[in-house]
Amino acid sequence: MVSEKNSATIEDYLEIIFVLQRDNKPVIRARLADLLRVTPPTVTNTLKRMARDGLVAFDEPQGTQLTEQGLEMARSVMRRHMLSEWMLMRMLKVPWSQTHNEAHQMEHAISETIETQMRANLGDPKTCPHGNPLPGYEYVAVNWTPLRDALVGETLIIRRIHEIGENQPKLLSFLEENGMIPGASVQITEILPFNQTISLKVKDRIPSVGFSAAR
Amino acid sequence: MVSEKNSATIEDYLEIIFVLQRDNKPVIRARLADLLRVTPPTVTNTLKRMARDGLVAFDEPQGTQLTEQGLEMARSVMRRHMLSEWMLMRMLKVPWSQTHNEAHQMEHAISETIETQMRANLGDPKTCPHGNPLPGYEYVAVNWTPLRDALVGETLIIRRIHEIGENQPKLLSFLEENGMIPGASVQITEILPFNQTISLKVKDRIPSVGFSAAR
DNA sequence: ATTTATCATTAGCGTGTGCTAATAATGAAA
DNA sequence: TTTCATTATTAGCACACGCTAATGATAAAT
Repeated sequence: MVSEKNSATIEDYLEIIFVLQRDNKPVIRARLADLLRVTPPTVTNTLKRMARDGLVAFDEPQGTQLTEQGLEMARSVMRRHMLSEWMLMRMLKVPWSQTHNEAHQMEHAISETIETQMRANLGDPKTCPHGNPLPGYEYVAVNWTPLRDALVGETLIIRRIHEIGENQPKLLSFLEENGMIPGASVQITEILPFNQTISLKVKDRIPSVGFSAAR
Repeated sequence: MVSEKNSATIEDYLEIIFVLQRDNKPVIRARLADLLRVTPPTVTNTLKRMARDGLVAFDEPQGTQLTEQGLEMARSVMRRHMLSEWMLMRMLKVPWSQTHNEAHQMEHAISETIETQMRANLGDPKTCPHGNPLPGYEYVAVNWTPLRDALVGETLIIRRIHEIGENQPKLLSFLEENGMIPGASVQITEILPFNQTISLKVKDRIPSVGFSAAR
């Protein structure tokens, strides 16, 4: 509860590491560099500062991990991010495919007070508009399976577009245009392993990104 | 329309200089330092960068002034600030006295898209919740007179709490508690020049800050 | 006329955040 | 085994933005 107010930069790192850690993926610096659109030395550097400030630890059994304090702060950013997305969509009618990017800017400017008000006025959502669970509600996602595991002919309901996919505006626009948003029901029509595509429903095709859908 | 994306720091400078300039007040560095809660050398420094980037000019007849480009950008920040205030108040039910501070953080994270959506969903307001005019609507304030000029016995309507007063959270809370917000009708009961106070209405007293009210 | 207050600037420094270039280590592929 | 791809680090640099201490300059007060 010291709440030292992190910079936007640090909050971005916290978010990404949080997601990797939540999904049991290793925290590779080169990966962070990609996702943050920054060079590897910058990552090394910034992580050093974060370690100094007690947000991450390098010597954990699973490699680089958030400390308890880092986790706490990461959860806070995630919540603010996701609540901002809902606010933008519901209150300001910002198109679904743009909320992520816009919220990514706003999340750093949301105070405790606003977070509380958002939660109250948005009905305490358990997932973001892309279907990803708010911190503390990860359990809602346990039975979801990645689309990659689906079989031809199966009918399923899209549950989420993973955070990592959210970073691709083109992908999001594509999904929005084709109605492939959480809650939509789709049927697998074809799977082409050689060019990594799955075709589904009427006319839509999607890249085999690692995003998830429920059976 | 190059829109080079200014930092939060620069946007803060733009805002303050804009208000001073709009009110025909001289742009004194020491004043900026006060309002920005920063030391004078820092102001000198930052203004130099702003001049380098074509946002301000020092050699104008009235001293330091915004350039056309600086003005453009300042208007943009002001709009985003004021629209954010309305959004916080109306959509998220943030108390009136807190909107300014919160919006001051958010304004830097509002894109063109969001600004458009805000304007549309908030009914294109001409003033902020504190009564200050949005850029382009300055004319609505021309007939307002500062409370300081009021006479005992007069009944008037509070029109605005000036931007400079908005920086004092204590003052805003005080005003809110006593119902002294724009639109409220008050009667001057007493003016005490020696201790700079004006008493009005039933039981309320206010400091003689330079804020304005209508006749 | 000298002191005092106000304002602006310079010099010098530190931190955060980014970069490139060079180096090293490791595991996979040839 | 040698080569290549991937990953991490170090060294050295730059810019934005903040600070203190010291110096001037001007206007007001004594």
